[in-house]
Amino acid sequence: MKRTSRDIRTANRYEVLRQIIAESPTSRQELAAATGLSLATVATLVGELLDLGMITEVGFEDSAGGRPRGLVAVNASGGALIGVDIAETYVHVELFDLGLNVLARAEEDVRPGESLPEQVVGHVVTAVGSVVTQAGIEGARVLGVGVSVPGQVDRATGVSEYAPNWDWHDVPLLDLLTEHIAYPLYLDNPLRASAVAELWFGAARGRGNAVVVNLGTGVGAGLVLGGGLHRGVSNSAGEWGHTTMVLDGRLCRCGNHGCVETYIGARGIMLNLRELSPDSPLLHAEDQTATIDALARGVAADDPVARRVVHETARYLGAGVADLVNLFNPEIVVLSSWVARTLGEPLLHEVREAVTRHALPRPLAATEVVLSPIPTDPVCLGAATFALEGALQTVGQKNGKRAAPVRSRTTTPSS
Amino acid sequence: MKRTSRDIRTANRYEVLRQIIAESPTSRQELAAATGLSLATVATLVGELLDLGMITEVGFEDSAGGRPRGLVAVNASGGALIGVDIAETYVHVELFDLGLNVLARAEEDVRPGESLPEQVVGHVVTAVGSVVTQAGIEGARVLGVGVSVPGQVDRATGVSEYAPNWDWHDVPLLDLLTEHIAYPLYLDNPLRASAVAELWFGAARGRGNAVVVNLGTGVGAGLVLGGGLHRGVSNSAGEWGHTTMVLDGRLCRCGNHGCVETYIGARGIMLNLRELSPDSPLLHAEDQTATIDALARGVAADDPVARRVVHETARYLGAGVADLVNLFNPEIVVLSSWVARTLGEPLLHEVREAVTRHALPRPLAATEVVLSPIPTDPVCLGAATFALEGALQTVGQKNGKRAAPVRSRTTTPSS
DNA sequence: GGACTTTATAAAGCCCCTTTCCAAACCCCT
DNA sequence: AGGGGTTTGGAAAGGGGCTTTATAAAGTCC
Repeated sequence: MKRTSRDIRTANRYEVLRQIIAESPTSRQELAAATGLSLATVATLVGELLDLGMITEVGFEDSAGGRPRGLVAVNASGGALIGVDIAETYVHVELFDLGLNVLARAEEDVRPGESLPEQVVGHVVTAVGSVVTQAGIEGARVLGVGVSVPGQVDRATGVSEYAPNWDWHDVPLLDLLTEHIAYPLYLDNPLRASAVAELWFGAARGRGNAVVVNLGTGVGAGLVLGGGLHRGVSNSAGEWGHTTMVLDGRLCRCGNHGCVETYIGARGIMLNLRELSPDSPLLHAEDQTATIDALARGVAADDPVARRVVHETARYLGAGVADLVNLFNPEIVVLSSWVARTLGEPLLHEVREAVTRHALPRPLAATEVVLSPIPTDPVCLGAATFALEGALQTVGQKNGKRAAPVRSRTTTPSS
Repeated sequence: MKRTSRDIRTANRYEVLRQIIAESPTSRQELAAATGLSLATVATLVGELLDLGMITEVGFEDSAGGRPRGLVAVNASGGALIGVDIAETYVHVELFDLGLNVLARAEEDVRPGESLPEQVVGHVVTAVGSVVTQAGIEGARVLGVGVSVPGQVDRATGVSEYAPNWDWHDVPLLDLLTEHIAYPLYLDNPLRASAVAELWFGAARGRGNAVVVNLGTGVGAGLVLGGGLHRGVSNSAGEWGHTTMVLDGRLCRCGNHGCVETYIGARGIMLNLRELSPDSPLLHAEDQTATIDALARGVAADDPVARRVVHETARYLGAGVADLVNLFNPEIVVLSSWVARTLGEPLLHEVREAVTRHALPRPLAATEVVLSPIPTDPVCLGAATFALEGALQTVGQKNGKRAAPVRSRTTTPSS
């Protein structure tokens, strides 16, 4: 709540490391220019990161006639981060080096019946164990594990307050995981995970205001406001999927009608298709992934039905994104998650047109709409980033409370 | 953009003064408890404000057995602030003392034809002159004038980039005003003015996250996020009125269909009434104020048509507010501006029910929906607050730039 | 009147960032 | 080969902020 000068330090530390990860190797001068900090501050922060072993000096670069610039780069082997993406049907785990390259990957299927927390935890534990052995990392080098679970999450206590897909209520997920996983754990939800991924490594890097729109089975928006993630008062900001877009429209699983999600979530898109062409060969019964894949292929092959579905979907999505643009006035809107990746450019193109039609001129002029440039699972990456942030935060902590000052007050020593 | 430790000081200064204005007189201890600052910091900030003449020491209060607490209070006569609310049909100006009590008030009508900037500026100048002479204030004590003008505003340059009602484009309003008004001027729009008013003196005081919904002829949302006003990247955040709520719904003046404003703005409410009862006696042709007043009286008299109109309006508004609750996860939603004030409790009651139906349980649980408790024109008050913020900010400024260090580089002094 | 409390201010300490100064490293020219 | 000139990087000094600790001031209670 209260701001202190330490927060400034933490933010700057993030900023510098972000920059180094983005552009490795790099010089202190470049960092100072990129961050707007003074050379001296950059030097001390770089020193800190060197001491931590997160970066290393990797040589020199010619300067314009003077002393050569020292170069620093991410010390990829300086530690490992694990990102866990828990979803309705799978648990996806990736292990990253400090350059945020994927070193190992594991996936566990979650069967429709397996809705007990213990079962899900079991999958996570197995997959985490798997990536650690795959990568041949010694445990001590794992800096932390970020865990993303759908729904509402209390990150302070590590409780999954509500997970709609399994109807979890107040499951102490982090406690359950701690029993089996010795690394530092960080819990949050996929919305915020992918937003943080964009903020650190994706299209929102360096932007103070951004909206990361997640298009998957569920729909949501990660909000980057004033340079940081906006969480709201109870860490549930960004629930955009249940915004009313068509009053008295389609029934949503949340119980309301006309929610955004029912038009542009994977199930909504399938419905768009079904309404347009009830027995289209593109439809794959209940298989969302297969249907969206088929749609993407259809668009590529110029199938008129597929094109119309994308057009229709973009009409809804564009109107929704325009609303976000008007409301937040962001620098950039990033379309993320698997539906956006699968439908790709054709969807983006149509969305841009729809946004241009709907948004007000001034906010529109300040905004660009892009696809997420992150090639891997953004939720895993984002979850791992939570772990990275956690590791960086502890740097600032007091590195050990001093022993109690044993000062005899009433008695003088022997004498 | 960049945060510095000075920002912390400014924020704390705001916080302390806010608290003093809210609760005058008060003691340093109370301030420390309320703000979470240390006694020492509070003492220095109080000292600063005393030096500025914005507050005064007003006596003592018994403590629990020790030295009595010194009490401080706003020094009402320590300065005056002027708030200017420029709207489509009027210019409203109020002069406040430092306790933010209205000392004088002036109103000028803006005729339908008078759309030239010079004409509007003329009205503002007349009204400002009027309140100053009415209050019998000497010019030197006016700390500043806040000006609110509808539409998009560049507050740094003082340009009204776009005002929809008069079709202004890039009018250098502040420059025009500076020619006739000698006091420091601050420009912004009514959305943000009323948000700041709530933040300082209204229902959002002390809240880190709040949404101020403006219900007038136009509709918008002032966003308080992380303790401060969210402006977006080009100072146009909060344009909520043109959010699509009914895809392909009513035509809006912005050119789109189904905007929130067309259902819950004053004109939209009139339309709701007309659709329900085309020749209702409540309808007053084009007079928005008269119609909304009639509606309010109708509801009070249990007129079934009026009640249904309010119910219908609340259905739209509730859905919209629920969207904001889901998206921002605020602590409080404040309904402000004249339509909200006129329809009052009956509207609020229906809105609360609608919000409860539409919002997700977790964000809903953290939020309350209230009417603005500000008794006067919140836009004038907010505009005056901009002036107050401005006056406080200059405190921190370097109190005089040093003369340029004339250091001869190439020649040594005489010798 | 002394002891204990409570308040207010002054002093010292810590954190953070920037500016300034200086040594080190390198180029180029003489 | 040896000086300038330039650039880098680090150390020191300085300025702003906040907090904790010490001290002075003002009262109450016994």
